[in-house]
Amino acid sequence: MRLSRYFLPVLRDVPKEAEIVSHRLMLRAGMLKQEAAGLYAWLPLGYRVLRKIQAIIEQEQDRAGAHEMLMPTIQSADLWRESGRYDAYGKEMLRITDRHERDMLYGPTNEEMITDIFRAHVRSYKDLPLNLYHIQWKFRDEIRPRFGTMRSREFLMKDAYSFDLDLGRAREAYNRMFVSYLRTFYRMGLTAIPMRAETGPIGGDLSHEFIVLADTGESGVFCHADLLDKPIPTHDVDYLSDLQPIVDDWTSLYAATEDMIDMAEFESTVPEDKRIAARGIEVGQVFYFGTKYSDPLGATVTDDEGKEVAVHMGSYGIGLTRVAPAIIEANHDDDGIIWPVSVAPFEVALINLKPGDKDCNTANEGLYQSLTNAGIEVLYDDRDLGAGAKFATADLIGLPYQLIAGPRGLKNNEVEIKHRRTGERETVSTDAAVARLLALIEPERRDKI
RNA sequence: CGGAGUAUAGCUCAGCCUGGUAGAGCACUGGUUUUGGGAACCAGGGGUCGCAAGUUCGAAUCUUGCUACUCCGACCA
Repeated sequence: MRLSRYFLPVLRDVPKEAEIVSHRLMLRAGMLKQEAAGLYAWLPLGYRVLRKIQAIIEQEQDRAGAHEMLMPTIQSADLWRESGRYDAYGKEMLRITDRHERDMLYGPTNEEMITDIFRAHVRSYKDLPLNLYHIQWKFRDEIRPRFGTMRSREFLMKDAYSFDLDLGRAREAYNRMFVSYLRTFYRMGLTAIPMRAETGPIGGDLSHEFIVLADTGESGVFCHADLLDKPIPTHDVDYLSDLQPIVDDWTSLYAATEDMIDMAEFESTVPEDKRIAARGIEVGQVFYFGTKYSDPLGATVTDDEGKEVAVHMGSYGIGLTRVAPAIIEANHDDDGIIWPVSVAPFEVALINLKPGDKDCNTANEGLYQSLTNAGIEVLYDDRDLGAGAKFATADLIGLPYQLIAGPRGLKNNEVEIKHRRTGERETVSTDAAVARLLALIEPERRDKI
């Protein structure tokens, strides 16, 4: 992509409405534009990040045996009356009336609808287990939206729903999602720790929140330090096998949010030098809620004895529009964002230091083509601006590597690679630059781990 | 919903106290010179001062009402 033709409205000043660093950086880097309280437009650079996050989630969900679909944003109130939640949900639910005066709502979640789909088509235990998910915009009319897309009213969420014959099998479904979440967040460059959590208004008795430690996090969290560098299950993990040992391994070390913390247990099971008390951002949640919806909505299957039983369900959410700022909270410095390669909007910023110079242009155009041909996503800064402005933009938008090509180096057939995270610079020959970048980037894509 | 604040150019802000016909920096347009960390100079364009009512000869400025946005709290992927 040529920056001269791209839409990247970076801001030099800090927008006054933004308080926390991720919100400020998302606005300054031209990723977002606020349209109203808790409502944001995702500009091209931001949307690319959202798509990267989405792709990783889809790959890992599919791998774990879930099937992607898409449900509407608008739902009929009738379904919610059946489950009893139409009255219970309160003002957070945006209620809408259509032209025929029918009560509708903008979905804050989809348990009712997915259960309705299930009951319409599934009759036998032989069709289980089943896990269906979608990635769709939701709306919750928060009393006070804040922190940009970290807590917006409209938000993009992946929600998966599992259906099983009994608690034991539901637990297996839960475990599959648990393991897939470990991999999903790791691939995004996040260290997300599963913590015991309250099940909230949705109910249930088995639940973990996946928490990213960050000073700006909304919840207080307590955990064992060893959880921070625990190895993640690899891509060859067999989702058909018994995953309980992996889940047990992860849940054997103490980790709980402030709502669930048992101080006595925390202090007795975690050595003092391993105790972490910090703040965290919840990026995902898995929970089992049994027959809470299948009972009232009549989602039953016939078991192997010919008996009708309500299915045991679980649901598994990831807030995509929250993950993006969470990644920034965990990856930035004074100059701007530092994207992990796997979610970076582009992998390389190619910086042409002197667009007016014919030789310099020729060299840069060649590098641009070579990078593109090598399958590297490159944003080519071909704008007619001073070097300082280009460096500042590149640092701000946080592409993992900068390839800097100017007359001074090109005279000796040399270009410079800057590592955004470390600030490290290496000089390489023009011919070797693409291969060197590919060698750096390839493993960091985390798509084969 | 309770508490606190803000609203003036695309952005960040000054002007308001003490009323007199609107400013700066950045950004933008044209030109010249520049070019390895947000370049310099010259010349320009751009504002119903959030909205409405009131006081006044006169309101960005004072009064009242409304709206939007932000922060703290309760609530939440």
